[in-house]
Amino acid sequence: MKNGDIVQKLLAWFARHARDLPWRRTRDPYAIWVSEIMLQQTQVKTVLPYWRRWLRALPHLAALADAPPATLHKLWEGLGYYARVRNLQRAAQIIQQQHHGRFPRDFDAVRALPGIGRYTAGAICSIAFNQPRPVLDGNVMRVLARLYGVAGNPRAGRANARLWELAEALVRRAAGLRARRGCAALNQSLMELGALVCAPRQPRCALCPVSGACVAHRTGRVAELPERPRRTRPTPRRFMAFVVDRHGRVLVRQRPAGGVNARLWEFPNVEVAPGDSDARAAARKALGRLPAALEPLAVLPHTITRYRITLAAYRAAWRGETTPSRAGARWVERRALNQLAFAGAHRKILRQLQAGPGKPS
DNA sequence: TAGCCGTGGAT
DNA sequence: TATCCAAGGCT
Repeated sequence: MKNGDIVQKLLAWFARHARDLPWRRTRDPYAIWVSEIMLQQTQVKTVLPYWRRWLRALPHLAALADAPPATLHKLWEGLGYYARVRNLQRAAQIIQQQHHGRFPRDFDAVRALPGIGRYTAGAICSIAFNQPRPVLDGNVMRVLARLYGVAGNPRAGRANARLWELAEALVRRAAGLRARRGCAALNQSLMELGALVCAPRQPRCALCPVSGACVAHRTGRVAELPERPRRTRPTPRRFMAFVVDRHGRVLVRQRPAGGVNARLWEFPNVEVAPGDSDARAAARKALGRLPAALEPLAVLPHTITRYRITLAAYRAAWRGETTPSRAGARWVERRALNQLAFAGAHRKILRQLQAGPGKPS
């Protein structure tokens, strides 16, 4: 089967089976851009409510460029990879200054914006502007590695370069057809096929429109392709968090810029050694002599690196020597905690706190 | 190049 | 429970 036939099959399949997603109902590059950033390493189902809320709060590019960072963090809270939201605003400001507030259509200009790599630039240019630019995300890597029998690490080296070539050949073919918005549809069809049919495990080859052309299917290598290099194992780490309540106000701290959960808020916490079965005792020991009111509430299970409040900042805050500009620690009214952006286990602690007099975990 | 950067869902 | 993975980018 030739590439032209593959493209036709994919387009026909996509026309029938594409999910009705809200960002597919618009051609506004701003809205599509926001969806692409949110969707990086994030599932569609997770993104949906965030995207809707974002577009209501910040309906156009100028609103994003001028928004207070705290508002953006709150809108992004829980989505993860928080550098994305900061890059989003930086890019919006660059567009305001260098592109007169109009989202650029030139691929290289789009690619140059912070937070936009080769994939995202291709996605925006093809989906919003129907340009023949290839996309290669996790879905497309899987589809093309199987369809064309591409061995090797699809995320690096020669295999990756080959997959980009294949993706480009297909989208160029789509551009040559009469199909309306063929580039936009072709790229999305590859991603949609990977999401709905050509799944990582137990792919539904019986439903695949291009199984007749699929090298992996023909040679019985669907399960082996794409190759997956071993991922680096995360090192489990535990942290003990404290909810310190003084007359209805709670001690929280803003994390520094750079590193994990940069600039988001957290409850004071200390790391507990893996061998310590009694996390509270270990945390007490780590903190030294504690005020009577300081009662540990929850253990933060974490598998990420670098996640630690400085004890100096914590102790200074407790003694009332808080200098928010440096330590970032504050006493905040319980109700006002809602207005701050927390991440990870701290979000769960906050929910627990607001659910009432919950039990310590 | 490979490790960092979050979170939730699926198996 | 352990592992993988999701519309990746950056360094």
